[in-house]
Amino acid sequence: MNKPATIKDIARQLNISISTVSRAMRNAPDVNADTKRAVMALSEELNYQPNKLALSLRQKQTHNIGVIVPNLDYVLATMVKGIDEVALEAGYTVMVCQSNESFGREIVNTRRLLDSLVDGFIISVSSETKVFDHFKKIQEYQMPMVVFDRVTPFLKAPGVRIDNEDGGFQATEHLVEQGYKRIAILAGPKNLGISNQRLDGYLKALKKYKIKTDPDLIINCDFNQHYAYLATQELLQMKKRPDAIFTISDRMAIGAMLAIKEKGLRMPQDIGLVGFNNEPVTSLVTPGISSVDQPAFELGKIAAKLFIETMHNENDMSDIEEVLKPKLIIRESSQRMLFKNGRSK
Amino acid sequence: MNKPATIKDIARQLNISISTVSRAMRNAPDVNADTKRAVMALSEELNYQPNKLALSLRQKQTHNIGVIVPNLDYVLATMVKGIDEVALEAGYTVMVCQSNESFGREIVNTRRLLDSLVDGFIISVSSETKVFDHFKKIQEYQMPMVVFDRVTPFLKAPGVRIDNEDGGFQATEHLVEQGYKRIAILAGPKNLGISNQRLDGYLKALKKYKIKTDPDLIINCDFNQHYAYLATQELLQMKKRPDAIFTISDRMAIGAMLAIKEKGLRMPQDIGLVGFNNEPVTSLVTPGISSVDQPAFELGKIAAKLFIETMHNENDMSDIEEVLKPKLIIRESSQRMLFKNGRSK
DNA sequence: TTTTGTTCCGGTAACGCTGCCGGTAACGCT
DNA sequence: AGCGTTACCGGCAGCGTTACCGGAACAAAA
Repeated sequence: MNKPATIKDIARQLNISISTVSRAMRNAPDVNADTKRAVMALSEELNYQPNKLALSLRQKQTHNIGVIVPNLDYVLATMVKGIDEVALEAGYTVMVCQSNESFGREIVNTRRLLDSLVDGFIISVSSETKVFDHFKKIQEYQMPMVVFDRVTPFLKAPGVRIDNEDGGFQATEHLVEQGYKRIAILAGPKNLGISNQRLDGYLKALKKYKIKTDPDLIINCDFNQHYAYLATQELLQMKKRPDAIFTISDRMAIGAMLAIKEKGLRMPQDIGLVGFNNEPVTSLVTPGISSVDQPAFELGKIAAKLFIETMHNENDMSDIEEVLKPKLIIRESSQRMLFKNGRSK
Repeated sequence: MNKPATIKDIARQLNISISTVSRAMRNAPDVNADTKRAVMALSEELNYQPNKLALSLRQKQTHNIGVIVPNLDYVLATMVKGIDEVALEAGYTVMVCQSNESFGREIVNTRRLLDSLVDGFIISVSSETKVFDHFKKIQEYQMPMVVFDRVTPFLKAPGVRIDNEDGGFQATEHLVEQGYKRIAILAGPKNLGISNQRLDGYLKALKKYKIKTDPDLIINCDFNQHYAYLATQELLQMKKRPDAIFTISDRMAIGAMLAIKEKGLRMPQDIGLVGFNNEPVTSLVTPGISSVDQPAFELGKIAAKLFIETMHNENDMSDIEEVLKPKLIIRESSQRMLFKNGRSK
């Protein structure tokens, strides 16, 4: 066979009308059982596949979901896998587009998918994005849209995220409990929600333990290993240098670790370190890096479920925001107490 | 605006025919400049976006590329980024599907995209795949198809890959030069091309240096950290245990490293280790793991370029196979000579 | 016999767009 | 005046599919 078969071909060969074939295909009630069988048999033989394009054009839905992510690092790839899982189950195909943390790329991708390629979007915004018009356009077109991981108050849409504040709090409280006094934080870009929420958790923990916050210990830098490396170098050159660092991503933690090692400081004795994401690498380096684990796969699945609900549900769901709890995984990089106890014994 | 505007709307409002609007849009020569301007102005105002579905249905091409990958680990994600880069430039949108190294999933994804969603495929086959009928179907439909990274002789299509044999050779030769005598290899699944090619390189290097190959030192195991860990444990329990291990992926190298450390052996003094892929993690662990670097981003770009060429080119290109050279990055895990020299001094 | 109801099927229009053909008006040339 | 040429535009068909309507054939009820 050269060209793929259509219902027309089947109709012609069976000497029936295309309407009947169409109905038989969809197992409609008002078609004779024999006819149905014949259609099925022939369509099998011709290897008939319904043309999705025509179908989409006709019924104005594509059964595709546009997924826009800033990148495909460990966490996001895991989330996408979760989305994929649920979407496939529900009969949707996902189109993944990476914005590369670039605002311009995000716009291009959105426009592209918006051109009748998808029924809606599942989005995690780029860190560069400060204007959300291109996403609002999605909503103007009445398209369902769900945000995940990186949600923002500027976008009114159902979403799922982890409790970043709690994560930041857990990490910081743990460092306090381990006896660290001057705890620095490498926060991410200033306009990024997850960055600020983790910072809030940090601040809340300090407040709880009545530790004064020192603005010099709060560094906003890009989500990037090298910047974290540079920032840590600066931190360690202060006259009153911090004795612990909480970085809001593991990539940044790695950068910090490199700077710390270079300086000849020991973890956790001289300086404590906690990261975020619980990427596999944290358990592979020496010392292992304590890190806040987030249920990424689960989060992806929930995002897709929310999307499908939004599709099938008429009423407004934009108030829904599911929040998953993260969980600090403690490794060597922050366990100073082990050494303290050892010494005092 | 509620529903997106169509050329029909524009035609009606301007009191001209649909055809004229269509021509004006495409900047056809035979339409009055004023009419053209009016159409442009109104389409701007109505925020008109041509309906891609209708277009695709009409001219039987979607300008989408289906990308099927077994997973989205570091290397593949980088390759996909390369594909994305070139594809976007050329006006194509990519649809990424993960098969999760599952044969069944691969089939489902292929079928889905095949249903008139894409103009062709760029594929890296799952490690589970031993039958290629679903991919051959793509070719039966006359669809362009390019394979990358994991190419297989069972699929006659233009492709791009790295010189895996050379990579295996470089790694093994390096170990030999460092004075290791009993070099084991953790090869991947037996049916996987990249696995066998790297194994061939290993064998070739041993042959060059007249080292007898020992079948006990050649382990086929799954592409997976844990299996590598178990396999290494077994290797280290042999009466004549190997003094070096070459693993054909970094994930496996990590697994091997864990087993080695657990056993209390030192790298590189007691045992040498070389991985493959040069993932960031190799430079972060202690000791740093030597690893064969592959130009993943570049490879992705070439894959996309091949695809586009195949699209625009009528003649058969299935003989084309571009091969990129990998490059061994030497780190501590295999540099025994440093210690040997140190001792002898 | 006529009426009423089932069961099954075909024709038509439409989704949004483009390719093709043909047509009109205006102009210039013989 | 008649002709061809040019510039511009509209109509129609069709891509593959489904929704809707109407109708034939036959059986059952009146």
